[in-house]
Amino acid sequence: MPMVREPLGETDAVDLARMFKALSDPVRLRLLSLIASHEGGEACVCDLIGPFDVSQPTISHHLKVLREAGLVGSERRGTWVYYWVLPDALARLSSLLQAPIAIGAGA
Amino acid sequence: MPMVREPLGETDAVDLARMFKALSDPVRLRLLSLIASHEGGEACVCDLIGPFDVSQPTISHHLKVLREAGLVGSERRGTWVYYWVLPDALARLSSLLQAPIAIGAGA
DNA sequence: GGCCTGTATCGACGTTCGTCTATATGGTTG
DNA sequence: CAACCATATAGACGAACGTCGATACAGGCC
Repeated sequence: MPMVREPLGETDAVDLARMFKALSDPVRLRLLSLIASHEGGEACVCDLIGPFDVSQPTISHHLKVLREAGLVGSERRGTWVYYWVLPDALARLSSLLQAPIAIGAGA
Repeated sequence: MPMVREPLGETDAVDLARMFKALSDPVRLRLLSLIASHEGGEACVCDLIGPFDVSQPTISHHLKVLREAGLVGSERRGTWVYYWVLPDALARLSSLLQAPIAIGAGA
């Protein structure tokens, strides 16, 4: 699975780049980690606004980017909306980046 | 190390986001994987231009982005310039994304 | 129903990005 | 030195991004 084994196809690259782009902003990275580390594995949007210096619509926008990239799921429960991390997506990216250690790097 | 354990600090987030941004383009992802999977663990720029539909300066620009993000190293040897992946940087990103499986997600 | 709270969408604005062509730089070779 | 090849830099241009304030939508509560 690591990209070290064989070159990425163009289609895969486009798909993966979209996910990495979702991680390419400090606010979104912190949002993701706040969600992931939150008790119960999910967080209400109301928990996610306080820690940042940006407006509520901006947080909402970033959450949408994470959701459309397939990195988090969300659900409305009553008044509040909850977000959680989708572990398979993170695992895919993580394994892709596994370094060439002890693989032999193609030789 | 995974972001699941505790929320990312703002400084770390800025630093990591810069690296993920370097991975957020399909051309750069394919460049990185071409370099990583190339025989000997390094590739000459001349090997990296053919596979793409973009111009040589554009490839050069993307290589610069990868280098400035700390993901690859480079060296001129005679006429050619060689690039190689910096495994520690990829490993840092990889471990960050390790999913919340069996960690308990903060509870 | 009417109001209040929580969240999402809209439209705008300045900035950054990816790409190009043209050109400069570094190094080898006749 | 001059010509040539490989790579990098400079400058320009349209598209995409991050942010905001204003506003819409959804659900609970009096």
